[in-house]
Amino acid sequence: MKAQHQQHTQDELGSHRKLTRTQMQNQERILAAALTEFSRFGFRGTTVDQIATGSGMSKANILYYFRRKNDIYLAVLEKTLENWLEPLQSMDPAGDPQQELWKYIKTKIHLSRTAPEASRLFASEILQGAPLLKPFLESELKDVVDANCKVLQQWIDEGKLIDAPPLHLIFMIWAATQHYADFATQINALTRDNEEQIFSDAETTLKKVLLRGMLRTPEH
Amino acid sequence: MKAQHQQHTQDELGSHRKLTRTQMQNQERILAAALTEFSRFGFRGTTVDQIATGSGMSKANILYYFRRKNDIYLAVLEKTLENWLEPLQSMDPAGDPQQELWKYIKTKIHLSRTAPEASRLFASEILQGAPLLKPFLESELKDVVDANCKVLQQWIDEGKLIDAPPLHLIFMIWAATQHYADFATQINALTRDNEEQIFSDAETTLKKVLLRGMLRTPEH
DNA sequence: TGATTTCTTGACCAATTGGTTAAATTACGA
DNA sequence: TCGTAATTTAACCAATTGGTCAAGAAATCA
Repeated sequence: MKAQHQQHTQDELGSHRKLTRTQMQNQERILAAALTEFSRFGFRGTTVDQIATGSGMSKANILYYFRRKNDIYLAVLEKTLENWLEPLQSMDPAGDPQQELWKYIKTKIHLSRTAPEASRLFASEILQGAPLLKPFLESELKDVVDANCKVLQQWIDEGKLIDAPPLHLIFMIWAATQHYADFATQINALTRDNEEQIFSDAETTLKKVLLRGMLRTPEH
Repeated sequence: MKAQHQQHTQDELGSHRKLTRTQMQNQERILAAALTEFSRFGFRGTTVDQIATGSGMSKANILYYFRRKNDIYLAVLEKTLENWLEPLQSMDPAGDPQQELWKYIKTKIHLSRTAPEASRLFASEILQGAPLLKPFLESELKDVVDANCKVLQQWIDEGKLIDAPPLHLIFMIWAATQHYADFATQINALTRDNEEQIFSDAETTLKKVLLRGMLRTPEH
């Protein structure tokens, strides 16, 4: 019985023993509920009981699958990161700046719409000073960003983009797109448009302003 | 002694009895420390003890000035709101759009630099679903925003601004400027520029992109 | 089917947390 | 300077919270 528990411990995040169906299902449920809570209340503001209630399981059972609250948070962060980093991959330096930029922006908006909780989870982590995410920010994320900056800088050098610090151009895109996820509550308090309308307007507005503001179009 | 306590209770937020010097000083200290904690960890994630430590007072003394943790949070929100709403006042419809817009943006950037914790406090509240701020968002803030939208719409009608939903233009300005406060941790993980440099770059970038993107300049 | 492993939870525990109280200390006006 | 009101805190309390454990229920497998 002790041995069994030991083994389970190892499984949690590290080793790659095959998981039973129940294990996978329940972990999914837990992580889904945890994402909802953590993205609203942050790590400290979320209780294991909230996650239990949210997932319809007992607290003890939650802690059977993840031994510590910290482990749940870690697992949620890790899982969410995957989906998040992927669309941020480098733009194609050989492609058309207008198209590449628009593709990037559109992807980010789409992410804000389909995965707002993920966006809020990171916002919450970063507000807290990114205690767990900092290493990631400084390594993986930085690499991706550096690559994107290089591409933008090349376009600037080629006279295709306005002359501005590429990093801040990226910040502006991130900010403008994530706003629709992170500040959804505020937006909903300020307009009665439905989600459909909001994101439709967001897309056209961001397209107009950002592309118009960033691209250097000789003929205009 | 009971009467004294009763009186003190009334003072907390409502009545306008004159406060002693110590009262004002200590309330300041408490609110300052509370802002720091709440803006990082949100309401639920912050403990009264943290605020006590942060302000160098005993927990019991904190609760002498504010009877409940909730009261502290409320007081911080209220106090912070004042500084926040003021610079968002209406732009002058008779003024030059370029100048008015730039003034607005510059003010918001300045706010992000000088009062980042205030920005983060609101971000945190809104992430949590704005349980306390919602009434404010739907009334005072909405009024200010509506007024600004009207001005922007007029400029659009006059052909001075691109045709886009004014609300979303405002969102973009808010997002791009507040990003430098709310995501400071992330920004600091991605660049080694000092604050001076970051905000200088932010200003020029936002000026270029946003004005360029939003203004309709016939001669260009 | 029977044995074994996995899953689930009620009961429990210790630490933390929001909040109270009584008593001591300090500030201050007459 | 004295007395009163304001300030401060140690000690305490009840509720909440993260986490454990033993024992029962369900699934799995030989």
